[in-house]
Amino acid sequence: MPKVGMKPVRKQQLIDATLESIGEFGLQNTTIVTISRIAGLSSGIISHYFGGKQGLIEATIIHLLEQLRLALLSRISVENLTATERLKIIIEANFTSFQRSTPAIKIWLSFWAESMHEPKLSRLQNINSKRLYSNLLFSFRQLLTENAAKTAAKQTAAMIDGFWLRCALSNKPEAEFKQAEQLCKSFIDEKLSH
Amino acid sequence: MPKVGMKPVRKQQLIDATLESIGEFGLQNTTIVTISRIAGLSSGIISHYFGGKQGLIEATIIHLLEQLRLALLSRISVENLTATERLKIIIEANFTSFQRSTPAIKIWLSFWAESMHEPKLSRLQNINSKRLYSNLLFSFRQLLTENAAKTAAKQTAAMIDGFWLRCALSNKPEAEFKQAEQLCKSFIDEKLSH
Amino acid sequence: MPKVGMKPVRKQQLIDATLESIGEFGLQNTTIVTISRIAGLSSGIISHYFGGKQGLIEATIIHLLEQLRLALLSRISVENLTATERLKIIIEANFTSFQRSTPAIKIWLSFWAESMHEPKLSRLQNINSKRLYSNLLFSFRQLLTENAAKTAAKQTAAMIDGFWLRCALSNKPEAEFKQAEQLCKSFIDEKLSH
Amino acid sequence: MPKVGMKPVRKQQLIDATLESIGEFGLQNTTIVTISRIAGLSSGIISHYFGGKQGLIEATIIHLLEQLRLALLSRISVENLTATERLKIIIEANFTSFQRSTPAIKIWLSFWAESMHEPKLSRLQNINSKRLYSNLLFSFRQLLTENAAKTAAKQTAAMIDGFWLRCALSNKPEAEFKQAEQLCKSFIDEKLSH
DNA sequence: TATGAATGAGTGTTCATTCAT
DNA sequence: TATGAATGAACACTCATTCAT
Repeated sequence: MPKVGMKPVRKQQLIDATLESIGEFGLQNTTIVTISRIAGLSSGIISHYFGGKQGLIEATIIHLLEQLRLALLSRISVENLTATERLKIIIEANFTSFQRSTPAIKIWLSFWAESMHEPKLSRLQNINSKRLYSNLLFSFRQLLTENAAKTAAKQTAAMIDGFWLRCALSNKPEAEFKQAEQLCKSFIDEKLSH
Repeated sequence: MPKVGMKPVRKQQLIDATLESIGEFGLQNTTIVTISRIAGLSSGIISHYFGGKQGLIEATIIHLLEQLRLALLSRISVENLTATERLKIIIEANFTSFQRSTPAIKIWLSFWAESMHEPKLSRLQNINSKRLYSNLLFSFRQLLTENAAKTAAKQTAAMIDGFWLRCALSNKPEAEFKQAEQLCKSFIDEKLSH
Repeated sequence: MPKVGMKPVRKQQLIDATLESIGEFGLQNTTIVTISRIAGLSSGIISHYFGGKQGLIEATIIHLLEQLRLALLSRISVENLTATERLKIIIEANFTSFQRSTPAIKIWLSFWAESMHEPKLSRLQNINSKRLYSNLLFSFRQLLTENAAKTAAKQTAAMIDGFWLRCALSNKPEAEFKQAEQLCKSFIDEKLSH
Repeated sequence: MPKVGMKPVRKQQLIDATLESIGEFGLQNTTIVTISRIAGLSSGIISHYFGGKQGLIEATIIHLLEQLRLALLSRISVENLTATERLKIIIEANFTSFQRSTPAIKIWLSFWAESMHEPKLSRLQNINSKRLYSNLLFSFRQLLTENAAKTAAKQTAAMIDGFWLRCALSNKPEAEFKQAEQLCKSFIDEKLSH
């Protein structure tokens, strides 16, 4: 019994199922069948709503990027934050439990690998990468000279991504992630204490 | 052409072809046919020498890791290096032109993604990750207190990996890599100037 | 052509095609392609319905065994048969035109060869072998002492299988099969006339 | 160091290795590599001496048939045997420990399956089949009328082959083979006691 | 709107054969 | 005489896509 206005519901349903499938089987072993089975829908529906598997994967990555963007937005929209507080919040937004979850880790790593060959994904990746830098730079500028701010922003961005990567690939991610967040914050403190 | 002692020659030939194929098509689109065509050999030879495609991929990754290890080893075996010089050299070894090459980038990214599902690759990844940390820690210990050394080593490792990642994924990797190396070294100077 | 409820239709279609292919090319030279071409379907459908080639072969063997079982069942369900009549009918069921057909012969011979390495097939073979013995024993018991019945049942089972085998492998199977059936029946008459 | 006159030695070596490989892996999983490894020789030697794998398989089958022929010949060449004794000896020759061995069983079953498609093997099979019948007929003729002898020979041949087959495929071949031999002999006694 | 039966190109793997040494 | 490196056709299998319903 076809219902109208199912589009957004179905799309989200399929994106969630994709994340779940990737979390369980990895992107490599995620097929249209594993996704549609998890979603409790037929395999044909994926082509119907996303034009194909690739479309769904891209939508899932966009969802992931969006989550990251919103995580920061919701935290930063609080009023009267000092620049230092903002910097700490940016770090926290990159280490939320969602970003540390197995599906997110697997899809991030696959996303990077894929983005080398998919211009569309590469563009998304670049936007995301620059956003982190811009956000950091915005706050550092209020605390340091222009050149020092740029350097600090680049180093902090690298340290955040680097820690995320090293923790994601480590044996005991949870403990490592926790410490990583602290070490990133310490780095900022050091930078500013000069 | 049945000559004896071809084993190491053919193996290296195939590993080189694998790197080339991954550089051109990506790991996802690298098949036994693309590799064997680049190597100028038949497809059957891969199973003959590596037991299958997966075996060749793993051998290629091990080759990559070994290159990284040797890059450091050859630089560090110079006598009479100060601890600070050693730290700088560790950074340089992670940004050699080989590690910055497109094939290396593509295989590193794919390697990380795959290591989430292949215990064998995961183990290799862990060894590699810890080696960087250990090397950094060894030198920092000669310059800082134990706790400060640990913190510095962890931050530096993250910054190296993070910069490598951000540069690898950027639009203009070459310029970025160059600057990244400098920023890593600056970070060490700052750390030690405290 | 996506109709619902095609499963049993397609499965039978593929089993029939398998028998035809084995009849023409032999099990050894029967591939997924020869089967699917005969069935007028794609090769992928085999994995879809039977999980793979082996699954289809097994299903075909089960079909063969089932045919044998049904051939006896349909003949024996007639009322008021004497024990002697039942014995003759058991023989006839083992020499039906289906069991004497080239595809059936080829698959039986291959089945035996395969059952040495496939536990699943071995089990089926054993069940089938014992069924013939049990059926014979049941009727012989009504005519002979326990020990004599057991001996007769074993000898008759061996003679049936042996004649079937010798006829199947002979130059002119049809004539031989016909005579074989008679000789089996004569054997029973002799046994009972003692 | 090539030696001259190695031909017969190598050929027998390879036939023995083939039997061993089939005994362990089955004909289906017996490759040129498994055979040559067991023989301790290179794979190329097979083509050299037998023209290819098929040639070696055929030679192995001929060896098997020859063993059967010789088993009978050596037993029957004793002087002053009665016709009845000869019949019993024919039975025994078909149930020697060699014929009951796993490699022999596997290769016999495979031989039958293959002979449906290889005219050469089919011819060998026919010769072998007729030899058993002729041998039995020769002795029965001395004890029964022509027609009765023919019937008895055919039935006995079928029973021997049938018992061999049923025993070969059974769960506990050894015990079954032993009883089978007895039941074949009993059959002859019954035949002659009429 | 939603299904899932059916397709078939593409993949990794196996293995008998070849042949320079 | 004997090797074993190398080949490449043949194979079973996977899976994104299509489309009649």
